[in-house]
Amino acid sequence: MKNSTATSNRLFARYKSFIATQSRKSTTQRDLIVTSFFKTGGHISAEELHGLIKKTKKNIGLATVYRTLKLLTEGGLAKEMRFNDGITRYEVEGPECAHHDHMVCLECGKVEEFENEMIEKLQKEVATKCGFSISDHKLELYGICKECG
Amino acid sequence: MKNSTATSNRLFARYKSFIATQSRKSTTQRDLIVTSFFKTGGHISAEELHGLIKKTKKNIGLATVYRTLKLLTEGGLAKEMRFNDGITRYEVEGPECAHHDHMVCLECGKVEEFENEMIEKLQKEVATKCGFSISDHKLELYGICKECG
DNA sequence: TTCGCTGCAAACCATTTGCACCCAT
DNA sequence: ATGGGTGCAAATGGTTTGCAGCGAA
Repeated sequence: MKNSTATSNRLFARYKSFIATQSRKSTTQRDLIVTSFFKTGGHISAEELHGLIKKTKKNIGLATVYRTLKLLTEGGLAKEMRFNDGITRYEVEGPECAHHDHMVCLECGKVEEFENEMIEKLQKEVATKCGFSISDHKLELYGICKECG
Repeated sequence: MKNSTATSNRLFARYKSFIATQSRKSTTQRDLIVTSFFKTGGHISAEELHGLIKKTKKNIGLATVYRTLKLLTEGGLAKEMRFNDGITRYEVEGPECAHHDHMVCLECGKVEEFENEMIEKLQKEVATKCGFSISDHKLELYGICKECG
């Protein structure tokens, strides 16, 4: 997910249209949380996002951050990602975002994205062979990134 | 992980030798938990295992099950697996167990294992291209299994 | 006789929820 | 003026830990 202003704006517009169709409301807090989230580009936990936001505006409840991220998830604009540390992180998601997998650096915690069509194809083959119909998948590589190596 | 008596016995021997090298102790509870775990073949949560064991012997604490599974994990005889439901499951692990990935049925919750060398090879290629050195990976396919389809 | 192990209950910690008030619509 | 949204604090639920007693070495 690129962290460009243009992309953020497009996503923000989608968020606005999503809450409109659901007769839900746009509020100062919600808009701020959503904007901040899109600006970070994702791969962030609720608590981290909450921390970022509190720097500029006090009095935003952690619960509201959770509720907003859940709202975005329902609207297909965010996606929960869980690695093995018990913390839920959220990534920016949208129709213009291609599917991708993750490389997680065990040293600095950075999450890089990648995509590989061949792997996806092989996954489908394996599943088909077992009579299993795939609706989703998750592929994560853990190791040391270029900077930390 | 095949659920054969021979395999269970071999694993149990490894467990015994592991605790010996650590000056830790073999106890009635521990042995029972370990035996039961190996017999199930894994893919089970601490609570599920605790439930199974309480059928035959009362008074086994859930905490002890957690502690024992952690012990096995330290000894390389079990491995924690976390899907997206917030529950930690454990699979049987050992030097004689080949690496494998998982297919999780979203209907019945069953976990099937598979392995595919070509996918592993492609993963290494992708990582190398990014200057990332892999130490571990996780691949999970979610969908509907043959029986549920 | 050590010292690790156990059961229990309390503590943890990320996340969710109940509630009374607030504020878009 | 509705009824959804908010902050706060309390609840939840899987997992961990402190502790006094137990039992393997």
